[in-house]
Amino acid sequence: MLEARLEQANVLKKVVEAIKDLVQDCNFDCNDSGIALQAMDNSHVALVSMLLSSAAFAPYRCDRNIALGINLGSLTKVLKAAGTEDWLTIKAEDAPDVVNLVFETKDADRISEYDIKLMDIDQEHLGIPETDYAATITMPSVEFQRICRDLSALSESVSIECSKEGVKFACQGDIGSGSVFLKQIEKVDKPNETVKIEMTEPVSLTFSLKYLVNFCKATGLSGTVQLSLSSEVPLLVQYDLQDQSYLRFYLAPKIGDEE
Amino acid sequence: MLEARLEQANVLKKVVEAIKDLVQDCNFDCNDSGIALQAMDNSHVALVSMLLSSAAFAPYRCDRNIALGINLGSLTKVLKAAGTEDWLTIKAEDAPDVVNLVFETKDADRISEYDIKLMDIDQEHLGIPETDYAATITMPSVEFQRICRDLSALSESVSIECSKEGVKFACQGDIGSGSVFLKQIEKVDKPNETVKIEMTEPVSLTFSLKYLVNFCKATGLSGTVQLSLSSEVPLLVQYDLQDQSYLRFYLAPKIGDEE
DNA sequence: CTATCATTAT
DNA sequence: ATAATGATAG
Repeated sequence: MLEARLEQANVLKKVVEAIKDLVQDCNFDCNDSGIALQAMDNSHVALVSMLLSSAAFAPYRCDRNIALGINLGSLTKVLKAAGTEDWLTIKAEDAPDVVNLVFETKDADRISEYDIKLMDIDQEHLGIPETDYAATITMPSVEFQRICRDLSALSESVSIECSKEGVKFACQGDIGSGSVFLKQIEKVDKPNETVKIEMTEPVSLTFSLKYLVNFCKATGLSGTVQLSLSSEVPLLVQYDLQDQSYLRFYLAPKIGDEE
Repeated sequence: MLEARLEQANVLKKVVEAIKDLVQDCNFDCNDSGIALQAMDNSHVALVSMLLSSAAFAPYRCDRNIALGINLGSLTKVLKAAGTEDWLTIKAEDAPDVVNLVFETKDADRISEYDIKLMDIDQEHLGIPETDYAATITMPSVEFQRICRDLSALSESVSIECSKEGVKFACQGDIGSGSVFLKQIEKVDKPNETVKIEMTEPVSLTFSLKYLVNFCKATGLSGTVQLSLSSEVPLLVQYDLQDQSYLRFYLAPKIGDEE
């Protein structure tokens, strides 16, 4: 059986909020190392990968590998019933028909409990290759969100161009063109405002702003975001969560005429 | 060429916000004395006149007279990308296809740059006659906004009646009638709360509240507003900006049955 | 002055 | 349902 308690129902709430527009139904794969999720969006352009490590839960118990096939719309409805500060316990049998979610206020004055029916979902196994990226940018997540929103007013696509000096986001559209340049800068006192670039070679790639704006729904999960790029390889947009957990989005670059 | 830097992108942001619902496309006329704009609203009932004096910019350089025909919707999108505290530099060539806007944080860690395509706009020249108004009321801009909003809940029109004692805003509507009387009062310590009336003869005129509410979008630009009235002449609603700059709205009075 | 929230308008 | 706006709190 599975039994896992999160001290912040909020984390799962925000994760699901951030991915539910990309993926309708997916498996939450539970094993002794934690709860993981991988899924492609409907158009097979983007990929979501989440890990909530067993370390993020206390207690965490999972005797056997279980795949919980869940409709994210249903899960969203249920998670709306959770208070931000509620503790969340996820429970399932070894061969479950339902997943059981229990929300309790810290003092246990209010306990709410929901069962969500599970579904069988074809497990298209998604091998995500480990990549050595040519460049990784770490920047404030709100800054990335701001840039994606601003540029999406002008165009469908953005080019991300990374050099040692900094990173430039640029686009062209019908009403004109726009660009934002961020200088690499370390703010020791405010690490969340640091823009850091780790790079082996300069890289410039173009991506759909619609997807990037969508990924930015995860902004509230982390103060910083990492963008990892290599030529002809999907962009990795990563939000690190506490306790070795993460939410990652992959997005294939636009090539040639598509730009 | 034109090159003009505003230390507060905010000023242009608020000006455009205040007029974009009245005017879609208009020329920004640039010459060595500054950047000016005159335009009528679509229904030709109201007129907007803005001056950003060269003194409001540092530096300011404009070698030749240039008319920048800009779609205010596009400009709004771009200005949304400016931070409140950003410095804004406006640049254009002598015979430009685009206007270039550069936003930079004070420390230049973030530089964003936008080109907006220009349009040819028929320059219907608007001779705005200098008028000696029968009465000019200076009052807190938030007070004027409040009155226009409150009375617009009751009626389409408001009468503004000015005497030496003070000014009365009154309206009649289906559900009842309303009026607000402001006594002339000088608060030496709080000049922004002063209500001052300069008058050669009493005057009473009626105006469309819809337009006045619209003009009040400029409230954030100045702590005070001046209302200038004369019989059978458009009302002048004026917001003074820093450095000999201003935003003015003119609105023809309603007459006879129209009230 | 920014961020969040709450309300409203589309 | 979502987006834009305005109010409020930090």
